[in-house]
Amino acid sequence: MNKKAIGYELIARDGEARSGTLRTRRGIIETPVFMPVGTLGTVKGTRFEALEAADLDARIILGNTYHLWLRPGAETISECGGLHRFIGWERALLTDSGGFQVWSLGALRKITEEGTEFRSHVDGSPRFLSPEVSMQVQAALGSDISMAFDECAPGNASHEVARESMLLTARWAERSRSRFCALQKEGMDTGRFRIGESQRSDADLSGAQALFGIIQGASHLDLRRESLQRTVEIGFDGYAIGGLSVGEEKSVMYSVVEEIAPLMPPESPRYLMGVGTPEDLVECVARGVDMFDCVLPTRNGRTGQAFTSRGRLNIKNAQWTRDPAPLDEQCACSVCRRHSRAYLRHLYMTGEMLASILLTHHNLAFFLDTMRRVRQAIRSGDFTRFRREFLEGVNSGVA
RNA sequence: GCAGGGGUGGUCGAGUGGUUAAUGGCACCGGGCUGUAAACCCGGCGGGCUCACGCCCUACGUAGGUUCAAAUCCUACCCCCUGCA
Repeated sequence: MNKKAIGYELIARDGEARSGTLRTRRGIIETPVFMPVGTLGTVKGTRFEALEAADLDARIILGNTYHLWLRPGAETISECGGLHRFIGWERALLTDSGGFQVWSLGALRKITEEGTEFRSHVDGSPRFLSPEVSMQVQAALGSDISMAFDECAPGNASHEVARESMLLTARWAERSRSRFCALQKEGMDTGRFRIGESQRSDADLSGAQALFGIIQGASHLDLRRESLQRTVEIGFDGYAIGGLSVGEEKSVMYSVVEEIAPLMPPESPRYLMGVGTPEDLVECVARGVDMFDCVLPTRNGRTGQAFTSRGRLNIKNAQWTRDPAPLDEQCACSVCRRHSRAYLRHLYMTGEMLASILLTHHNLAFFLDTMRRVRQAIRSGDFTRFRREFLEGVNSGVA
């Protein structure tokens, strides 16, 4: 019997929205799920205890191949027992392949068929990242879900440019899969459970790392469909939509998701990479997506913006100077239970690091709780109403 | 008392006759952030009028003066700092 790396069981559907259970070698993840981003082996501004606490209860977080490869290096992490052991996190980890950095570090890299030449943003030294290198690094990190190495084209890429990029991504996907399988056979995956070790997920899983393929094609629906077909033909444990929220119109993002998500294999998890705002999450769940990640809750928290059930709140604004209310009256997180807007503003204005920590915590709580409520609504067949009321709320405006 | 140095917009501090409502930092006000080159970046920041180009006031300790023109030069006064008595 051929055991799989992950299991996905659908529990309920409501329109295109679906809710299920994603089982990994490091725990069970209820979907739809939001995955906090932990690029450098830390969800910035957050302790792991907080991520595990009941008001967050994050089941899976991200790490980044490119960044961890530069510092501290794959070998270092491997020698430290893999990324889980290195950072002290026993729940699930997903690593991005570095494909996004091909886009975001645009000025510092050159793309060839073979791979991508980067100039390190840390010290300027030349680095070469390819599907093979990315797979090797991700095996050394030992993440539970790894991502194929893709090329993320700009959101406004022309059909011609987007097609070339999509085809390159498809060839890289093939190479990613091939190298991934070899590395698994060679036992390079530091996150693998050995015989005799307790595995927290069910016994029908293989204990191996999972690999997701990524669909590209910018805003062109025909390319997106072709990319989906090519990616599914190669065969992955799950499928991701990449290359969105990279400068295109929001309506474009929604129409791509609306077109593609329902065509993705229903028996596999569907991951929309890098998205998004709370509204985006709900809207894309409604279009059939199961998994999300985004830096917004952490980055915007650090830079003074809170997400609430009544929209965004800029803690820097003078109007909160004496406001005794919590960030969000409807939020049950430990920050909202304890601290006022006035205090949080004071912390931010005085440059105290606790401001970033507390705002980050609240934002993560809001994102994760929103997904909890999304799951509940889908499972109780009440998603349509939830969606309407949620969007009304976030558009109503704070204060 | 004598000798030096100095008083500039919320604040610190440039500027030492004309393109100066006055560089810059900070503070303050506002905006942005979507697989993290981000505890970051961008804008505003004397007052009034105008949709806008722009116009008008008020300002460089105080009061006079020189000059076409003064934060910048001269005189007097007030205050602060340092040294000597």
